[in-house]
Amino acid sequence: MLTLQEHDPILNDVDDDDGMPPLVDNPNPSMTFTFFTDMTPITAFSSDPTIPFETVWDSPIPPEPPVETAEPLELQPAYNGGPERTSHNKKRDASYIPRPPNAFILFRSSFIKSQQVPEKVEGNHSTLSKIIGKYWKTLPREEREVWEAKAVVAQAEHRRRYPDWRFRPGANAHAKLKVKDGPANTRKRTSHAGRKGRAEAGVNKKNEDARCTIIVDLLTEGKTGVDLEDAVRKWEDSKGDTITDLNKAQVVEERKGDGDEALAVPKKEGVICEEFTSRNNGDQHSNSSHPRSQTPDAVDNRFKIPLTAMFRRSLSAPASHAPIESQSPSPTNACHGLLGSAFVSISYEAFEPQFSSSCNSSPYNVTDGQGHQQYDTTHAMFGEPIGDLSPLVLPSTLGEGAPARWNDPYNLLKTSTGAHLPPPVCTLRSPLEQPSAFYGLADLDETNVSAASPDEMQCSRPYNILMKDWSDPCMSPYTQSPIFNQFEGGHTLYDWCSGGDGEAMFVTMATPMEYATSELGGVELVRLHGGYSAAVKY
DNA sequence: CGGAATGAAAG
DNA sequence: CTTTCATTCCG
Repeated sequence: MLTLQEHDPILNDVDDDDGMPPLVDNPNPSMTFTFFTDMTPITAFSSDPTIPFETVWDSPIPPEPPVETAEPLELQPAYNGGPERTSHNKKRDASYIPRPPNAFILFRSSFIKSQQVPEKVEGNHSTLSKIIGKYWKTLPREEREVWEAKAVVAQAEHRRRYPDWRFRPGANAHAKLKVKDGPANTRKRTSHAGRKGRAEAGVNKKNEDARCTIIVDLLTEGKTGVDLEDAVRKWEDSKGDTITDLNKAQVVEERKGDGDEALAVPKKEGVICEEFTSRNNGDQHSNSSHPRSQTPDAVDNRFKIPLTAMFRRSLSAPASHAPIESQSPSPTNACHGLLGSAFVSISYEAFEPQFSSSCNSSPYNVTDGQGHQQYDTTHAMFGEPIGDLSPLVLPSTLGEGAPARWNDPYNLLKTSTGAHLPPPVCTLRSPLEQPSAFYGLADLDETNVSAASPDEMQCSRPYNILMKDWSDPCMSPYTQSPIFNQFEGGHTLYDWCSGGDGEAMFVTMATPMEYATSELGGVELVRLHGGYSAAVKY
């Protein structure tokens, strides 16, 4: 007996490589840090809740079930991928906690639910997986990132709801008991039962693949529902008339092969995956600002970096053997060498904050209540270009790989009707202005800066945020935490810190950022720099 | 450290 | 069974 469940909290104490259960562990929300003396207090903007981007950012979390589950959950159970809901739970008791869905799973679920591919066209879920998998690869990066963002939110909800849960592969694999026999079940999952009908199976498979490819092509053309059904039928008819199935399959294969660059099919834009809610969209959206991935199989390197890596506390945090105090006391470059390998050579010298008392009109005025100087952060930010090496600027160096329209990231500015929301509240004029994709988690409520003076500021640590888009392929992913404060009634993005495990904490740089928040199903979305961050409210 | 294995949805 | 992705397992 004793089937170990993945969420068995007992096991949480053991088998921790880095001493920190990723994802699961309830990141200590009240960790305190000491800031460098030269930290630049930057006041950004208070939130503007009027911006309704919740209209486009649907919660990846399924709606609540009718209250009846008497779950020992005082918290609002926003994530409902949990026990006793899916029909897939088969042999699992009600207490089983499923894994949080990843971006693809969310996409797949939504895709299927939307009935884009009618049952009549394809009802087999294995085949559907193939189709959706192919289709997924053709999605424009922006669209995929929407789903990745949803996955981040779903994961956060999952973590909030099941703080002690840990993924334990095989812990509850019932069929595991017979491993003794031998390497029998060592076979790869993908291996098929090779038999006599090899050739025939091969043909069938080719046909099925061809059909999948056709369907995917049609989908990218914008065909869904009945249109898709008709088109598929038409294709099937024509293929039956002209050439043999096998030949057709080969044709398709070739086409797929040489179409390496531009899938041979005119790709429709963004319309399709927008939650799959707008099935009407007759198309006419020939806007190509979000091109699909041109090489579906040559995935953008940035996708290789798991978004959820942001939950790893040690990602950018050097070991605790690097006491800040032992570093250079120079206030202007105190962070040199502490920023992790990716940034060792970056100089922030020019970024020294300038004190000024003549910036009365600056929105960045900050009084510390003790008559200390005010930081003219405007000057600090714009006076001396700090160069493109700033983490927040990196996207601008990405050149061609960068999305065409940074200010409309990932279709999130679109309303459900396709109309665009107004641009960010304010525009910053600096190299830092270059928006990026900010998906991450921040705990706005827990943050509490209590500083008598900038010299000794304490701040609780929000959850890490991964500045995804400046994780250049050549650089390791890097986590940062936004430091929020509350000035004058509104949230203020105070600074960014990176790393930090309670013993070491590094301020990278002060960044004047504006942000607006909006709430959606208990999830607070934070817009930064025109990019987005999903912040979970606790 | 890196590849293998697991499992998330779904019927 | 089948997909991609995140995470853990294991040599």
